[in-house]
Amino acid sequence: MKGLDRKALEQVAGYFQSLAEPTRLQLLNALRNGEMTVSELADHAASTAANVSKHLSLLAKGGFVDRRSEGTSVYYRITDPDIYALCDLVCGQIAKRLSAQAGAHSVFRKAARRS
Amino acid sequence: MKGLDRKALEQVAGYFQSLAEPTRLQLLNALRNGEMTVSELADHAASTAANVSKHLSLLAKGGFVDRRSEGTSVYYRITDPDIYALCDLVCGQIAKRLSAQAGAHSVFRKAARRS
DNA sequence: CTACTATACAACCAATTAGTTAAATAAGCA
DNA sequence: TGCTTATTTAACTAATTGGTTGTATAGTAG
Repeated sequence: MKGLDRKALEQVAGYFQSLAEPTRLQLLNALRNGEMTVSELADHAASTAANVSKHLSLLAKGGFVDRRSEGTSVYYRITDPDIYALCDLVCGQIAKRLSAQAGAHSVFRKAARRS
Repeated sequence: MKGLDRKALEQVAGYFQSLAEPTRLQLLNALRNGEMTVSELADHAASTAANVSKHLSLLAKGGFVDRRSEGTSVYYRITDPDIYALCDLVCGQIAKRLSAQAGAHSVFRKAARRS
């Protein structure tokens, strides 16, 4: 990341921005096991279809997910499973901090270990 | 990241949010080689001291940087160099995408490789 | 055809935020 | 004691954004 100019930094920042929203993380998380429809994802995230659709559009534009239409439904799936490595790395970082503060909060460590 | 509840997801999202800003990435990047004062960082990022100070406060509150006062100056330094692994992982992801699209944009690949 | 369902999209609102400006605080020096 | 420099903070503005609501599009069933 050393020799990155402003334009490149904005690209990296934009990447992080896409992941900087709990509902979107929840959607990506739900897609770990395979593709799901918008409705299913809305149920899973306890949100509305419109809201989920908007988040999915954003994730699609960012290249995180792909779409597939079937009948009236649209199935979304993860483009590249490697993003999970990123999320798990962050979980590990947070776990490290929380461990340093207290001994508790094992959720993150487990999530990070699960890789 | 599988078993994370809403609260945990918000924590992860907040972590990403701290990194979702080009100026902050630039500051973290500038601190790779060691501690720097606010003025030095402001020069380096081509920004004002007030703005940089605000970003640094945010990064400090997020646990990304530590402060040290000396005279009238305040030196900031990276708390845990492991964040760079994260940034470089993202660079790698972006490079992968750009490579898939075209053969160019070697900046990210180099940054990712530098690790 | 109508009716229903799934998805997307536009318009809107409330909340957040990056950057600026000015004022406040604090340390060093004449 | 002032005077200067370094940093922080408050107030403000402009822009962005997550969520809602209503509407549009499209596929399916009757």
